[in-house]
Amino acid sequence: MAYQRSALMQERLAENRQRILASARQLVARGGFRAASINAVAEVSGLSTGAIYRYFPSKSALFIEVLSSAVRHECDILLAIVDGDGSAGERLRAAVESFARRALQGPHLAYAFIAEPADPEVEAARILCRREFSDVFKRVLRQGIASGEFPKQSVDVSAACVVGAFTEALVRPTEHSARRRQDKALVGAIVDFCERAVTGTA
Amino acid sequence: MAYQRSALMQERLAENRQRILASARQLVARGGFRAASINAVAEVSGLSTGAIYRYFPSKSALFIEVLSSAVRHECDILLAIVDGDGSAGERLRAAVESFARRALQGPHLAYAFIAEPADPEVEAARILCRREFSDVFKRVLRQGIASGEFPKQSVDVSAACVVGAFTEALVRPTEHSARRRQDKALVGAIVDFCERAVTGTA
DNA sequence: GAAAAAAGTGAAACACTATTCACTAAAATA
DNA sequence: TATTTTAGTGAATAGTGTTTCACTTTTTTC
Repeated sequence: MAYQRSALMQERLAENRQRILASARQLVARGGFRAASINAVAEVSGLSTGAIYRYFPSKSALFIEVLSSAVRHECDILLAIVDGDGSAGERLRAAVESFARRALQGPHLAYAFIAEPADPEVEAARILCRREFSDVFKRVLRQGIASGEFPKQSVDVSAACVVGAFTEALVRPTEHSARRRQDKALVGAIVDFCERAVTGTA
Repeated sequence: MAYQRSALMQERLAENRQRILASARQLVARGGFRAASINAVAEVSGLSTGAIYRYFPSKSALFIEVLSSAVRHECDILLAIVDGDGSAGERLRAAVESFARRALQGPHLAYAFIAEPADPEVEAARILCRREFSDVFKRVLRQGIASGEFPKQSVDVSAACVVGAFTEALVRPTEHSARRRQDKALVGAIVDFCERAVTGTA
């Protein structure tokens, strides 16, 4: 008598789950955590509030998944750059630039990675996310120091500073918004700053 | 018939006001905004919840005052260093070091300056606070660049990066906490990072 | 097609907290 | 001291947003 889901049904359920995640991500990207209530998620994804709880046990669980999947995606991109070709300095520049550029596309999402969320559970996930980012930068730093390209420095601290430097520099403009012209210059200045900080050369 | 407050009474009222502010600051410093409900503030300051509203029109107003007075105090300290003696590089190092050291004393308070608060009104105040901090650093940067001591760079971006770099590096340890031994090394590494970033010399 | 199981609904229950307000206590005036 | 004005109380109110649940609809099994 074991009930079995048809392939079609299974697919529809998976689709719903994805739609819920996508809706939540979209809401965070547009208006931050604040704008992403369960009701809003339900509305955007075309389901009822109750249905959300069939897919996720709680609001926290939903947003933890939103955050961590977004971060995994970003980290994959960064890792490809960091483990690519070129000198450590070149790869660092490329990684910072890529990260900064992408963050400017969805400033609120970037903000959510840094912002204190209401829920302590999500907070824990957020901390892990930042660690993942800085871990990527630690890789290049270690390589550059080992090869003598970078001066000796605390890899932990420098990686955290790099992440902090551009999140601060990027997130601040969130309020103004809509100044696409200056983006290029902003990204360039951030990249320069981080390069000097790490390489110690003007 | 105009009612006049006695000097004693006036003093007691001012004292209460200060006690409320101090209680709120203490609660934020210990447990972040999250722990600082009006009820908690009332309890700590030994007044009733209703009484708080005789001194401050709203929770937001209270916390805006807490934040801005704390920031003013920190900025005063930084300004004294920045406008003091020594080369631009020395003063920058001293300012970063002082800021980092003091932030380590009350990590949650430092966190509150960065964290997204629930209330948009407080958020606005928070943004101003960060700008005040970075304005202080802009001063040294301009001086150093003018004298040729620092290479050319975007003063706005570099100042934001400096603030971001050490807030990230400082705030992260908040979770662990209670590792006073490594503090000195941490502060040193942050100062080095910022110096390299700004001066471009290892 | 009827019975059983699961998915989906959305209004109501619940939790959390800022804010109010009818009231009491204290202080200033006369 | 009696009266008026202000300070202070804290339970009730109100707004917000998550979670539940009795119920309907859809899907699967026989």
